[in-house]
Amino acid sequence: DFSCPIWLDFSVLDSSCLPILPFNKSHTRAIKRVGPHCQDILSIIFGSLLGDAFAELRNGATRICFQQESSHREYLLWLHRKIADLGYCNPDVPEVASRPGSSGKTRFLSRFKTWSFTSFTWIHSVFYVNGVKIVPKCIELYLTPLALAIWIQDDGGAVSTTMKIATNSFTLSDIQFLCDVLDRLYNIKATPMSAGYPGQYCIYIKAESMQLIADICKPHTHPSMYYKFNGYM
DNA sequence: CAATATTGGGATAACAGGCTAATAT
DNA sequence: GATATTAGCCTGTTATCCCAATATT
Repeated sequence: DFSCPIWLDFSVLDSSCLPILPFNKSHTRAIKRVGPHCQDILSIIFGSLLGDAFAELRNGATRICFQQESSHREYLLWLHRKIADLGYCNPDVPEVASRPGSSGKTRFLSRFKTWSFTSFTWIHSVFYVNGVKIVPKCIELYLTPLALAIWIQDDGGAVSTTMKIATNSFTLSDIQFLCDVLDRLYNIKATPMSAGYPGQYCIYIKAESMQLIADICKPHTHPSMYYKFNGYM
C-alpha cells in the first residue's frame, strides 16, 4: 500500500484551502461551483501543475489547462477521461489542432480545460506568486501516488541508468524542498542537479530508488509513459 | 435586454524533454 | 569494467496570454 501517509491530515491546512459547500453540476456559474473536491481531482491538479498544466485565473474563478503535442495524445486523452469522469470538464474528446511548426512542418496538438471554479482559486494562489509558478508549501499534503505519477509523466525522462524530472522553472530551494518531500513521504532519494542552463535545475532520482518510484507510480501511469521509468516499469 | 461570465481556441516565446556523453565510484 | 552520477545541448513543446463567440443572469 503506497497511499500517502499523511493524507487526510487537514489540521495543518488553512481554512481557506477547504471547500465549503457541496458541488452541484446544475450550477453553471463558477461562483456556485464549490467543493468538496475529492482526493483524485486534487491529486491530478497538483501533479499536473507541478508538470505541464497551468492555472488560469479570471473573474475570481480558476480553470486548469492541459495541452500536449500529438506524440503524447494517448496520455492526454487518458488524463481527459479521468477528469471528465470526475465531472470537471467537457466530456467531448479533445480535437487535434494543427499549427505551423518550424522549417515548414506542421505540428499537431490537443488540449482541454476544466470548467472554471471559484473553489479552485486557492490552488491558483498557492501555485502562483506575482504571476510566477512556484512549488506550494502545502505540496506535501497533495503529492499522492497519483499526483507523483502525473508529475513524472509530464516532466520525467530517462537518463543513463536513472530518471530526471525537468523542474527547470522552479528555484533551487523549491527543488530541494521537493526532494525532501519525496524522501519524507515515500523514502525516495533524489537530488537537485544542474539542468545545463544558468539557474535551472532538474531532480535526479537516485538509482537505489528507481524500483520504488516505479512501483508507486505504476498503477497511475499510462503505458505510453512507461519508458520514462527507464526499464523499471 | 444589456451586462457580465464562461468557454474554446489562436498566437507566441521561453524553455524543457530527450538525448549524448564525460566523470566518479 | 560496470554501474552510478553529473553535465550540457538541441529543438520543438509547453506554458501562457488573450480574444471572439456563446451562455447566463
